[in-house]
Order: sequence, then structure tokens, then C-alpha cells
Amino acid sequence: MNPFTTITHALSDPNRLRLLAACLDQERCVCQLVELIDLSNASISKHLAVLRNAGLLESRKEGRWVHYQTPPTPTPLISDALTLVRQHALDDEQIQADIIKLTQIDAIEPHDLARMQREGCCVQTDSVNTTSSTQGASI
Amino acid sequence: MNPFTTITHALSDPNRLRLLAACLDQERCVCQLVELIDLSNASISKHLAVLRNAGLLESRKEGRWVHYQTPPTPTPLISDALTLVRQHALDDEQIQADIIKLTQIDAIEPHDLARMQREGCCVQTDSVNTTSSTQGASI
DNA sequence: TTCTCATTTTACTAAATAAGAAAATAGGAT
DNA sequence: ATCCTATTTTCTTATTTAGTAAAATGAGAA
Repeated sequence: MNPFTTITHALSDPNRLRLLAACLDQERCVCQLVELIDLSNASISKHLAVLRNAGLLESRKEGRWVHYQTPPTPTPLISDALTLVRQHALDDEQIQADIIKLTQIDAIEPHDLARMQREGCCVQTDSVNTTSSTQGASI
Repeated sequence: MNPFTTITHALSDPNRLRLLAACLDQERCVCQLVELIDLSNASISKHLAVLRNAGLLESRKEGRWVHYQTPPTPTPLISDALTLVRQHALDDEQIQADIIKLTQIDAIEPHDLARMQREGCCVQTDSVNTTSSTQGASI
């Protein structure tokens, strides 16, 4: 496939778009993205690989954690594609909800987040009270 | 699916991108697009339906022929997506070749083109001599 | 080293998609 | 009206893709 269709194909899955949107303005580790989206870590990893192979995300290893982010020096095509995402992804209600949930996830240390996932817990997402979203690291 | 992923999905197939690129600056009838791309007319029709349902193309019926074109008053999302296509689709060699072949197809009346397809002929595409591309209606 | 753990890869199943053939539709032409 | 034909839809088959579970990888901790 040519670069254009490789990129549009990577963008054509709702879950992949959510993952990309989550990494647009901030570096995210995989455990944060697993917490955000209700899929197995294997599925998340594969979706991230599709986005990375398309050039829409880059990965950085830091110890045991892998962080994903949009490339700092994208090609013109990637840059324009990311602009399209930035300008229109927020129209999706799911992604708006993701942004709120990400503020909750950000409040938790990756170390604690990983432990919670290991032990089967999850971030509360039912009552979205932004006032208390800056606290929440303790379980 | 949300509008964004509907659009990116429509753009994620190489043949659909070729069809859209062919209709970017000019109205095209289905018989011209069938001549351009080596697929059955049923497949072409289905790909065009995907592009139309995504809002990237509009169809207009004129007698027995159906013409496809990009919408004159697109939504902001569609407009930006089409801008992305206009700026980057030409990077693909196949689409560059399509543009050359379309000049040959343009030289043929739709009536003659349909008859050629009916009788199993096709437009010569091996030797691309642009000097003689303005003639060619007779078979 | 050995253990632990975050992430990725592999193996496999189920659902989605692309493709052509053939039937159906729609709009002249006779 | 009937015939002809450009396009679409239906049906079926083959390929691709998304998903999970389990194994493998790789990097810190003990």
C-alpha cells in the first residue's frame, strides 16, 4: 500500500483513533492506554503497532515501560494527517469522554496503575467529577 | 462508526482513492471510471457507493449515465479530508498514471466508450503519447 | 544468576470486507 | 407497450482483519 492509504487505514479504526488522540499532545505509556480503552493489552499493542508503522506514532522505551507519542519531526503527509485529527477527532463523543478519563488516569502513578491492572482493579469512570480528578493515586 | 473513521475508511482502499482522485476536479461518469480501473463495474459501483456514503462524492443522474463529483458544499471535515487528498494523492505513481490515462478517456465520447466496453475493447494505455491524446473517438 | 513484570508476538477464531457473476433496477430508444 | 443498456444490488466465495489467550521478549530487581 502507498503511504496515503497506509495512513488512512491506520486512522480508519475507532479504537486506533482513540489511541492516537490520547497521544496527540502528551506522551502516554501503554499501561495508561490499556486503562483508557477496554481491550486486552495485546490488542492495544497491535493497534499501536499499526499507528507506529504508519508513522503516526513513535515509541520510546523507558525501563520496563514503553511510551508513545506523535513524531516530533513528521513528514508533510503525516503532519497534515495529524492536523486533520487534531481539528476533527474531538467531534467524537467517545474521544471527548476519553480526554476526561485521561485526566483521572494522569493522576495515578504508572507504577500504581500497573499494580491496579495486575490486581484486577480499574479507574472509576462512572461519576465524572472533575473537582476530585487531581487526586486518586491511592487505591 | 463516527464520521471521521467513516471517511478515513473510505480513503483507506487504493482503488477507492484512485476513483476519488479521478473525480476531484472533474465530473466523471461510471463508464469512464470502469475504463480507468481494471475492476468489474459491480466493484466500481460498490466502491463509489462507499465514497458517496462517506460524503466524499456526490452522484448525479443524466439519462442512463451516472456522474460522480466531489460535493460543491462539503462539510468542514469533508473539505479538509479532500484537501488532504488533493495535496498528497498525487504522490502515488498509480494516480499520476491515472491522470494521463484520463486525458485519453476524456477524448472519447461516453457513448463510444460504453460501446467499446460492451464489445470488449479498451483504451490503449501502453504507449503514452500525449500529442495524440486529443483524438481517439473512433475505434 | 533468577525472579518479576510491562509489553510484544504468535496461534487461532470470529467477524468484516473485497471481488465477480448474475439478477434487478432505471431510463432512453424503437 | 417492448427492447436495450448503464448502473446498482444480491449472492456467494476468498481474503483480510480484530480480538483473545498463551507464549516469548526484554529490562529492572533481588
